[in-house]
Amino acid sequence: MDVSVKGEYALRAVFELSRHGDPQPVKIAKIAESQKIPQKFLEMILAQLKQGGYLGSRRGADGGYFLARPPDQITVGDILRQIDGPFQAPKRPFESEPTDSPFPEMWERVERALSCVVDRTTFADLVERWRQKRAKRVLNWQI
Amino acid sequence: MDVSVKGEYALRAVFELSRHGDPQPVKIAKIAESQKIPQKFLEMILAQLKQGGYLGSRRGADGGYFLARPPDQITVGDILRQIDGPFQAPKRPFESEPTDSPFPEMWERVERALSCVVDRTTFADLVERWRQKRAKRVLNWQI
DNA sequence: CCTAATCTCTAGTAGAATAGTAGGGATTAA
DNA sequence: TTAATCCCTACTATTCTACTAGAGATTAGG
Repeated sequence: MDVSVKGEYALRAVFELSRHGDPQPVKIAKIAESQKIPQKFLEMILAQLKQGGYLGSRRGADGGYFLARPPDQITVGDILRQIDGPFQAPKRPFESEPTDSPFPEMWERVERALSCVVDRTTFADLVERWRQKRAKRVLNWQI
Repeated sequence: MDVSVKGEYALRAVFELSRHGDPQPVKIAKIAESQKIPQKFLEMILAQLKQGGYLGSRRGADGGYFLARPPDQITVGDILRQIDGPFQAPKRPFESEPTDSPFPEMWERVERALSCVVDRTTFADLVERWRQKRAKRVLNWQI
């Protein structure tokens, strides 16, 4: 019941691009630095997100990555599934479960509960919450 | 975002004991067979559940394992945490998160959503659901 | 066209975790 | 006393995680 570091890196990268807003591509190196992600590792992650259709890129000087769709149309669940695969009940050697086992139903409930959070949270939401937190902090700072 | 096979084995073992009901201890070998769990592996799991206070045991001939409390006082969450450790957001090298990161809050939401299912589902619930399913199946079979 | 700055692609890898196995030792009922 | 059980320590093959290395392809600007 945990999320991989790779998954979190992916979330942070997409968050960074969402926050940025511009259609201007952002360089891997910049994302890596501002989110403290090992650059070479990040390269692989971004490639994976691109091939999932969430990001686009441009090569060469002044190249970089950018969102392939607006941030209110990318959810946390999208990204986590693209990187870590589907959330799942144990992928065990139990093909032949007794039909009246109570567990499959429970795993479904778990998945629905999880989905209610991750599939309803878009990066637009995250950016907005971040801005609000930030505004509050600055306010406190000024008093 | 997945559950280990070990975790599911633990759930099944406790389910088996809950279903059994009797205060009579059940042998590892029997649990292993009826739930299709490698016996030696199961031994380790049961020991871990015992030391968490969920099970008791008796050695020697006619020994076995039994619930240390009634099944309506053991939750799925209890067992999973005992076996797999706490559910957690990535245990990453990010001690120094910017205070206004939107992610910690999101991970809390995820955890709460998860908790709503696993910490509210007791083994008494699971047994009851299992009995109902079974009754329905038998009914259909008779028609 | 040249060059420097990018992304892209293939490979490898150290260390940890997972899912077990092996073999005997301690305890108890009959 | 003995046979059946749980208990305890150690070992291991395989997979996964979190990277690293190095060179190739592409593009903007001069």
